[in-house]
Amino acid sequence: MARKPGSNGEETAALVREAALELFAQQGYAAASMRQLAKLVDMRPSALYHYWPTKQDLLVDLLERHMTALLQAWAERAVELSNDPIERLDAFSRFHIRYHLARPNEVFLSYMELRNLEPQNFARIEAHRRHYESVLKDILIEGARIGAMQAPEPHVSAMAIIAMLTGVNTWYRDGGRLSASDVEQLYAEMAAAVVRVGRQNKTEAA
Amino acid sequence: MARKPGSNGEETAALVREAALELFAQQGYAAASMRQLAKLVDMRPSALYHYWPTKQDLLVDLLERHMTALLQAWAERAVELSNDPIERLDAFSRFHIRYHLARPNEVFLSYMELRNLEPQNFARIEAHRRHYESVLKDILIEGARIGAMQAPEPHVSAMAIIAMLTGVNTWYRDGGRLSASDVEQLYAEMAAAVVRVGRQNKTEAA
DNA sequence: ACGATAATGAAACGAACGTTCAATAAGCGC
DNA sequence: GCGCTTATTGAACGTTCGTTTCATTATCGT
Repeated sequence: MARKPGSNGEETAALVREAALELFAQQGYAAASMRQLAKLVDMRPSALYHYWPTKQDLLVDLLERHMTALLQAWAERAVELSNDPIERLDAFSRFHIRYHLARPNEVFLSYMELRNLEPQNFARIEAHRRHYESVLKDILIEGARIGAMQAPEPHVSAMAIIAMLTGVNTWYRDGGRLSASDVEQLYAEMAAAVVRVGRQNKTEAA
Repeated sequence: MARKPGSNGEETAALVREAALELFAQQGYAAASMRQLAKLVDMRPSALYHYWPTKQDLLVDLLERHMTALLQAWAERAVELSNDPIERLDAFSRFHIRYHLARPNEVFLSYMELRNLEPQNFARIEAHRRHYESVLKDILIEGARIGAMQAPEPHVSAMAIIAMLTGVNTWYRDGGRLSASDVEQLYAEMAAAVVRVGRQNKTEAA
């Protein structure tokens, strides 16, 4: 009952995070136990509490890291772009598909386990998500403003496009007929089509 | 310790199903307990086992009923429609939005709790879902065949549209600025736009 | 009226859960 | 190589879980 040779706090924490992502995504946060997680990383359950005070703190850590990294990654991509909303939407779609396809476990957790969070933790993660949604929404608003896009309800369009893009994770599997970049291309076209000008608007026509 | 006055098997089972939908949707299947559920319907936990052999059988019952009812409802709607794929897609979108907005708990469960099912149960529910997806997919294939729609990958388009439509449940709340029929109209337009002919196809152009 | 059976309650089972804590070994600056 | 910090263990706590057993009562067909 003692410290392991060669042990290092940050490395161990990273290993546990990786295993927890996998375990929580596969079984669900509530159904997964700290004992299972400990076994996956060859530790005793009590050792986990050296890193996170509670099971929920571990979940929050995972979600917070994912959302922060997502926003950070987009911020880095966005600086390379012009102000053209069409270009920005295309870049956003491709970025979203690429980023989410590469991190299925994080995405699954972020969309499924929010209800398991205590109110204050929920609020923190939800704020990140709203921030990300507003990135797309602002692109659509600007596109509609200059007449390059048709989005009578930008918020609804943004939610619809994000749901459409995120849905790729429910069916795409590596090694299938379509490559990840095929899929990226297809979704970028569909997202653009959703707000393409020229389609009828029955609401206005009525 | 006896039978309650006025008790009737089918009525009680229906009450329990309703409460279970609510409870499972709010807390998640794994996090919800049979004791909580029993308390909600003013029964003792053991009485629940008169209706379902296990907790999982109850979940399967809920999911099976939802999927069966969904397919049945579409079948009844579909007989009223012509063979025009454009009309059928519009009807499908509106049907999907209306049906899903009216049953948020069922939808949430169906999309979130599949992983908690044992393999054989998972297979049964998943078969229903694939059937429903193929309804939309067949519409898109026919639309592409007669040149009324642009869907180079009908399966991908179908998955994208379904994800887009289903996403409405993540943000829509009764009593907001937009009515359910406003939302139905918006989503029907966006779904149509996804496969509208005339948009560029960079894959072919390259 | 009565026997069969559907429906329920009371109590308990073993197992698993999240978490705590004192003890102890390894790493590290000096 | 001493001493402080960090990482880990083993054992246990109280709670809750899904489920079972069995006695008991209400209802229904006859």
